[in-house]
Parts: sequence; C-alpha cells; structure tokens
Amino acid sequence: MRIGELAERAGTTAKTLRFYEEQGLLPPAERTQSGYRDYAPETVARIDFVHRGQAAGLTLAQIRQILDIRDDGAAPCEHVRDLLDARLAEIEQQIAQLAALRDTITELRRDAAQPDPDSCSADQVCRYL
Amino acid sequence: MRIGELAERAGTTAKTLRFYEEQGLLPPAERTQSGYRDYAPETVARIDFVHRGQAAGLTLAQIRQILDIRDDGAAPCEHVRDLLDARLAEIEQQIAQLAALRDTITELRRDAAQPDPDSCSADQVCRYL
DNA sequence: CTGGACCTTCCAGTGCAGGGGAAGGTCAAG
DNA sequence: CTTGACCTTCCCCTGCACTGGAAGGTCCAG
Repeated sequence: MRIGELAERAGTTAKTLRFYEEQGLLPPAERTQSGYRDYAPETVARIDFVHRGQAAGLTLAQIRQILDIRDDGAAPCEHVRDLLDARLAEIEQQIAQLAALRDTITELRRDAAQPDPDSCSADQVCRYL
Repeated sequence: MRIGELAERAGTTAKTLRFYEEQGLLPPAERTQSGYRDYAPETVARIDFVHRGQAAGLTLAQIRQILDIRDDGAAPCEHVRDLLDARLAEIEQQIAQLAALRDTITELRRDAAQPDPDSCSADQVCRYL
C-alpha cells in the first residue's frame, strides 16, 4: 500500500504520515524499488492508535512513548495508566483556571454593563479592565 | 527613563518592552542623542493596562485594538465590553470541551484500573486507549 | 582609561502538530 | 508518447508571546 492509500484508509494525509515517521510514531517504511513508501495493512491500526491517543488528549510525544514500549515487546498498560492520571490532573487544573478566569471576566463585564466613557481617563486606557 | 528602569517599574523585561513596541502596543519611544529609548513615567500605566488585559485572557492583538481606539482619541468601552463577551463565550466552550475530555479519560482510566497486559494485542497497541 | 552595566539592532529559536509549495521522479492509461 | 495522478525530498510558514544570544555602542565610577 502506498502512502496516499494508507492516509485515506486511516483518515489522515500523506503529509502527516511522513511527519509521523519523522517523529518516530511510525517505523521507517519499507520502500519499493523506485523509492515509494510501501506499507502493510496493519499500519492502519497503528495510526488509529495514534488518533485514539490524541482523542484522549495525549501529545504525540506521549503517544510515542507508549508505542516505544510496545515496540520493545512489553505491554504499555501501566504507562498508559500513569499518562491518563497525569492528563486528568492537568485537565482538572486547566478547568479550575478557566473557571477562575471566567469569574474574573464576568465581574469585569458586569462593571462594564453601562459604559461611562467620561469616567475613563486616557491614562488608564479603560477603567473597566 | 531608560528601558531597563521602565521594565523594572512595570514588572517586565527590556526585551519584552521592545517586543511590545514592535507589536504596536507601545508607541515608538523617544530617543536620547545616543539612540537610547527614553520613556515618560506615564508609560508604566500603559504597560499595566497591557497586563490587566492579559489577566483578563485577552491576546496582545486584542489589547492592541483597545489601545488603538484610545490612541485615536475615543473611549474603547464598548469594544472592551464586546471583547469580554467574546472571551467569556470562548472560555465557556473551552471549559465544556475540557469537561467532556475529562469524562472520556475518566472512563478510560476506570477500564485500565487493573491492567491485564495479556488481553492487549500488540496490533492495537493498548486496549485501554 | 578601563571595566562593567547598560543600551542598540538583528537573527534565530521555543512548543505543538502539522500545512504549503517547489523541483523533480514514477507509473498507468489513453 | 504524453498526460495526470501520485510519489520523493527539501525548506519554510502558521499562532502565541516571548527568550537567547551575538556584535557592537554608551555611560559612569574608580
């Protein structure tokens, strides 16, 4: 299978697959005599895994770690579990930060409900911020 | 006042102030005979405003819009209000997306609570993801 | 007059996940 | 034999807000 067909089957682009190979997410592909990349059908599953990892909010670097463990012949279960835990903690923190920011902005917005341009000195630019 | 002193008073770095000037957040500074930037003390207030805008989650481009309106002689109140509204909507959406991702990961994590390496085929890399 | 602190410009890189496009090679159909 | 679709490598660009560093100029104290 050539790179275009693989890309279509896996729901991505040839450009992205070359990028994944460069990043070590895909092993260097076999080549035809003329230099074209030649993929086994199973490669689709590997790309699907990358997509599942992304859907779980993992970075390509983290997904690569998992693949490296698997390629070493081990089962990456525990590492996956740790990554999910870490990601979960990050997300909770991000949500908390965004919620705090939302509250801040909501308050600013309330103060700015009936703007009074005259009470804004040019010096401070805008007294509602 | 030279750039280093301004940076210290405003709680930032000289490098950042040059960057702000380049981005149009600060007007091109006066220069001394020898070419050093020379600032009026009021400049601190402008940088403070930039920081308040950042604290409200606005981008430098958005903060620049507000400053441009003020520099045109108008009061930016209404534009500020609109920006806050837009930012608020974005934040709500980001929070919702993160909450959905959190739920997804929580579920994955529950399935991976007692990892069973043998049930993971090498093909799919990790059945918990 | 020398050293060090400060300033200048310009170039380049950071992290993330690719996308755009040039210049050229290959392959199958008509 | 040519056309068009596909492939190759290569390098640069995106957004965001800076940060680092090189090479050189200025200022002031000792």
